[in-house]
Amino acid sequence: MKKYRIIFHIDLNAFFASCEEAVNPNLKNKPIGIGKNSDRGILTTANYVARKYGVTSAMNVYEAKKRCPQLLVVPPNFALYQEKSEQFFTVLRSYTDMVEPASIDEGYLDMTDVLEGKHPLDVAKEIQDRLNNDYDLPVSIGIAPNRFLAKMASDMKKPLGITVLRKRDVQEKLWPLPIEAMYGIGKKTVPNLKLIGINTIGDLATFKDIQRLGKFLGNQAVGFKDKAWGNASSVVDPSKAEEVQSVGNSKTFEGFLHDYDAMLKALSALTESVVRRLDKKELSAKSLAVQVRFNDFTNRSKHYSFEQHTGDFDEFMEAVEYLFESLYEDKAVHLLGVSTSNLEKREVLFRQLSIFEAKEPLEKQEHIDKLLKSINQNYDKALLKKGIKNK
DNA sequence: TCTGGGGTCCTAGGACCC
DNA sequence: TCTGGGGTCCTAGGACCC
Repeated sequence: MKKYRIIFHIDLNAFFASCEEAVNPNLKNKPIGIGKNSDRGILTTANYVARKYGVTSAMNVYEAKKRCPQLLVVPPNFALYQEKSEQFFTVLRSYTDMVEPASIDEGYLDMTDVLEGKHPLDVAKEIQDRLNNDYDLPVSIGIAPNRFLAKMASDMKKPLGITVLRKRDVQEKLWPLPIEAMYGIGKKTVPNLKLIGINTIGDLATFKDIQRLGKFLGNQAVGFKDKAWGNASSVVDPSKAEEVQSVGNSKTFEGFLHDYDAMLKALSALTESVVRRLDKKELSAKSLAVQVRFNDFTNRSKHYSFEQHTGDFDEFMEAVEYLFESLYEDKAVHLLGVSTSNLEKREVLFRQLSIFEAKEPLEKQEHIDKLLKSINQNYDKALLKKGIKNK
């Protein structure tokens, strides 16, 4: 008999707002939104009190205040959210090592081998209570045999819901949902699917013409159809947490930028912030991309590959200036972004460096110089020396 | 209501190799 | 002479998610 895995998807409810309420209990029972308090700003999150008035995340502040005049707009405090997120994952990891963070406020757990005969619902309730009582973090939990169903399930009851979605429940509980509720189907795809008569997840499941479906969903057509039947991967990969793919910063300019020098200055500030974050994560990057959004909302991006991994501001800026020069058009700029990818832990680069030991002295020195430049000076300098000595 | 900032993954087309 | 196919890697751009 095939054994189903038991996957939990745990989702923090109105996470940023919950964090603010946790440190400032006065805010509880009041409508709050997280965002910059200006008419043109948008809310990243609204708590459930505010949602009753029709305030949603991604809504702009002006509109939100129209719907809920007494709304309190709280500026975001990302350091706090980071800290609470770490607490959240620490609690999850106290139940199983098989935890895969999906974002700052949600994670997948493979609970199959740790239940020890306990009922999944009871364990879920325990996790939920603990997070809510000890950390002021309300969560919704979805329990299912795979990731997709668990994710859909955690969405069905919010806040503080626990929902079990078995494969045999799919027709009754999943199929009636509108197609836009399906994870992975976004606002560009929805109109196309409706055009061919797919309005619900059930419609997708029973759609016969896979060729035609492929026109809109590409290679993922079969995968989406499988999911609509409740078939999806149940692999929870804890190592994914460490494998950051990119580190970048971007900024939208409310008044637009018109001046080339101002743009470069902004890019320099963004690059500085990227360097700081790479330092903190002890990562170096081999690729860098610059993104520009013009006032007509067209996006352009360009990409540069370094000869070797680096975390050096000057090297980054050289690339940024080079890329931006070729992206620049004589148009006002709405957004600028700098993003690094192809990342590697500096520690790993050091290990590669000691392998390099065998090569020519001159070449080696150049290599070391470059690396040194690109790597945190003090702490890493010591490490480097040690690495060479040990060789 | 014309709107943030952090990401991930996918795809099409070109370069290049065998 | 004017013609194959497959594979991989890279880049730009887009869709999607929280």
